[in-house]
Amino acid sequence: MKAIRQKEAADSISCAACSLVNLCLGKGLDQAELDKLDQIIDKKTQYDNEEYLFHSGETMTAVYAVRSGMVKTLITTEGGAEQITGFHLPGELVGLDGFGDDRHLCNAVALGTTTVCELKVESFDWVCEHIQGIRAQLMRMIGEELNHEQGMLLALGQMKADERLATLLLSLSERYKKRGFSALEFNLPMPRHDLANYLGLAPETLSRIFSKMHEEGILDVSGRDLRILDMPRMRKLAHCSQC
Amino acid sequence: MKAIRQKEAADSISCAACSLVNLCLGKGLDQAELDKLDQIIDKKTQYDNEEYLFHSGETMTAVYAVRSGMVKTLITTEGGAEQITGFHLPGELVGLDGFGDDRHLCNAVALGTTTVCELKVESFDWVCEHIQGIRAQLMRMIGEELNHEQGMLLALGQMKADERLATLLLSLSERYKKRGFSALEFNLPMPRHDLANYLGLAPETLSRIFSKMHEEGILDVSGRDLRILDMPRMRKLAHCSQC
DNA sequence: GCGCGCTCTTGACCTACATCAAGCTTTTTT
DNA sequence: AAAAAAGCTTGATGTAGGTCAAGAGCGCGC
Repeated sequence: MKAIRQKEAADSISCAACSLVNLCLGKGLDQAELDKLDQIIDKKTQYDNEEYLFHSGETMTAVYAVRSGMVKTLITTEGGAEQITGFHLPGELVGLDGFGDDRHLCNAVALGTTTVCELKVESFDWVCEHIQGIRAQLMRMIGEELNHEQGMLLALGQMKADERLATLLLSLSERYKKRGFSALEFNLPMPRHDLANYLGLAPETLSRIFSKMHEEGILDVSGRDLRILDMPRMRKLAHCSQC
Repeated sequence: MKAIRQKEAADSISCAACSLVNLCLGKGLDQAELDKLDQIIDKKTQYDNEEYLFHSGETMTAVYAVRSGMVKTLITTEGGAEQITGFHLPGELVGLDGFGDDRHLCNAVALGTTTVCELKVESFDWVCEHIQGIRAQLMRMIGEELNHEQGMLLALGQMKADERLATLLLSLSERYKKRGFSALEFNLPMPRHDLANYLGLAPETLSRIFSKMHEEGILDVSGRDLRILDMPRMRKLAHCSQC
């Protein structure tokens, strides 16, 4: 089957050798701790574009760390409405929502070809008990996730459409930069539709704002390729001097 | 000083004897574990209405479990905009956002006279390492918090004003019920202004929706006292058959 | 190479909600 | 108890952004 073939483990790279180690669960670990983590992690399962890592309602089996590509998480209502709740970059965790009652509330979907490392729930508690460094880093990552979602609540609750987009672009810019990519020039792996949904806007509105930012010389847009031309103005729009 | 007087510890009740134990960190613990938790928790610090538990930017010193009353958390922008990110009922945790970088991102403010139990950060890691039951319950509570925030993203991103209010009222109803209070009749400890802010609406809009729900026989409203008259319709509004 | 189906953009119009403004009710202060 | 200040509701009006509709660009299979 297609799905099964795709999920064959790719060649393993140890956490110690992984370029993302300082953004991921392995941050701050000594060699012995990293070795233990390596033994427990299932590395680099690959997913195609739009392929699901897990669905809402499924029993949680693992926590996922994005290795390459991107993962979006989304929730739905009975009415068929859908809200994208996050875009997850390499080094970020996906699936923590399942801890609430052992079932995932959200769906996780690959955006473009994506590889992830899995930490099985069976191992999770053992790791938390025995590896202090991972426990600490996990709490840090959970805190960041909570902070990020609160920032989105602020965006959706209080900001205008252009401010919301600026907030998202700055967040992506910053996160790409941390990963060694350009903070000013990057590619969006998701369609406008997804961006608009994430920002609580209609795709048409989002498109108009892209155009407006382009006219005003804040942003170069060519399809999904972006270049931020005027960072100060972008920051001003997002009401965020530090980010 | 006033603030200091208020923060004198009230009479201690053990976690084992606390009526909230099955909603709080102590859920599922055996007697020995509960005893340890008791030794570590600082019990029942009291706050007045509008008094801050902590401010944004302050170093995290503890995680707080609401014991009585209510706590709202909110974040602000440079521009002075403010978004309430949560209303926290007895048994719920406040302050997890501080794990991101040891500083709180949000502010936590008492709504009405409120008492909280504190678990100091210095003790936190020890507890997580040595008391499996607390570690498990903590992860459960974190998962619930993440789920709840994702639900709010859905509300703010996709729902109409009346649907957002219905969602909030059902959430409160359910949570009061879990605490042994009526699911249909309860009192809101916060002003309309706060509710509106939380829902991303103007206070005037919120007021109009309360009036409309009243006219339609869905809700009895008298100031901050509410009674849900037509639960099925309320659920329908919230697009949420289970909640 | 050509047609088909996406994705994205732009325009015209409309509506849900914000804003502004006034009065009313409840609480707090003196 | 009176006065002042909050909090809440209701009405009138304005607007940001949604919806509907029509292309335009672009990749893809045949």
